[in-house]
Amino acid sequence: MQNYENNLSSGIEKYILELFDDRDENDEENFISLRRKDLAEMFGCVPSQINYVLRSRFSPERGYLIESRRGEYGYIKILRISFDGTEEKKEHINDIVGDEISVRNACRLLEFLRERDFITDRERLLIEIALKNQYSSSNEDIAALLKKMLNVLINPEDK
Amino acid sequence: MQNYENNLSSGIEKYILELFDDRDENDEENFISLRRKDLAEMFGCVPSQINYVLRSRFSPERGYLIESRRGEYGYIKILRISFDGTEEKKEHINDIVGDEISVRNACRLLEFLRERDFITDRERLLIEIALKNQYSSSNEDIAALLKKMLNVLINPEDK
DNA sequence: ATTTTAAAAGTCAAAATTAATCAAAAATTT
DNA sequence: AAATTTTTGATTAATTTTGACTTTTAAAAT
Repeated sequence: MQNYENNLSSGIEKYILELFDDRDENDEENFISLRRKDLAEMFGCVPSQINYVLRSRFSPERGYLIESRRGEYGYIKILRISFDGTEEKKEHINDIVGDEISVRNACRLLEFLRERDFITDRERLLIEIALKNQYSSSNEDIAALLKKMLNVLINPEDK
Repeated sequence: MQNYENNLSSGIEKYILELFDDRDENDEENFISLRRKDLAEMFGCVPSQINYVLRSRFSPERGYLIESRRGEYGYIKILRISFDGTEEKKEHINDIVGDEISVRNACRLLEFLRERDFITDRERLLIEIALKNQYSSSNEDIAALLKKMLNVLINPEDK
């Protein structure tokens, strides 16, 4: 119907992701750096807009870490953390699910895991049905079930 | 049976299904997106009516996933993961599972379905976890959940 | 060596905009 | 008549944009 992701923040997000793509071909470094001021100017926006994009799209739970410096020669460095090992993946997932999570946030997480190809759409469907099926759907119960289901998918012997 | 002809919700449902039809001819994307506000205006109803339609007709159990954002550039994205299976197919599944089933027999059935490549190993594991997780795991509840999950996965597209 | 200055980036909150939730009322079906 | 589904609207929550104010940094000036 509409092009719903044509907003400023998503544009900046895409640009940053492109920077990562360009970088990947050349060498192994999994970070990029930029100047907040320049990026803001390029997109014709206020500098704090960049902070918003970083906070909302390049957060640790999405697999990114930010390093920066102010003043002259200031910069922002965005690191993409990789989850190669099974244990790393498990830890990361258990961390971001935590001890309790709302159904809404669980669905958001599933959306993200699908984007990263951790799970398929069919698997996502099954997990959502299971989460919504729970009668006593306290956020603790939701987190427990979600972690069970995700952990079983990450097990290497299943692949 | 209910009157599917003359109510608002069914009209909105049909409109959304038409959006999918239009989309299918053009390209491969299995989703459509819309603005809740616009759709409500188009049908001359309150916006929360749209949520009702989504909840009652485009649920995960029926093979749909919803993604949405609020605020400026907000949207609702509806993904169709599986087409609704034929009635025969669904009846077949419902016959096999029955009104009640033990977890043990459910697992046997899942193994059978896996051997026939109706489901993957990962999907089998997810369903088993969901079944075993139910607190009040009466055989009726197990059958109900199992049917929900299988109905969504087993459809004519698969074979 | 210390202070000043200019150039970054960070923080925070308001405003605008949009969707979600929830429960009561109304309509329909059983 | 009871149960279920649909409709409605008031309230709440989330997202994005913007800008005023703060903090940090390193070079330049003293």
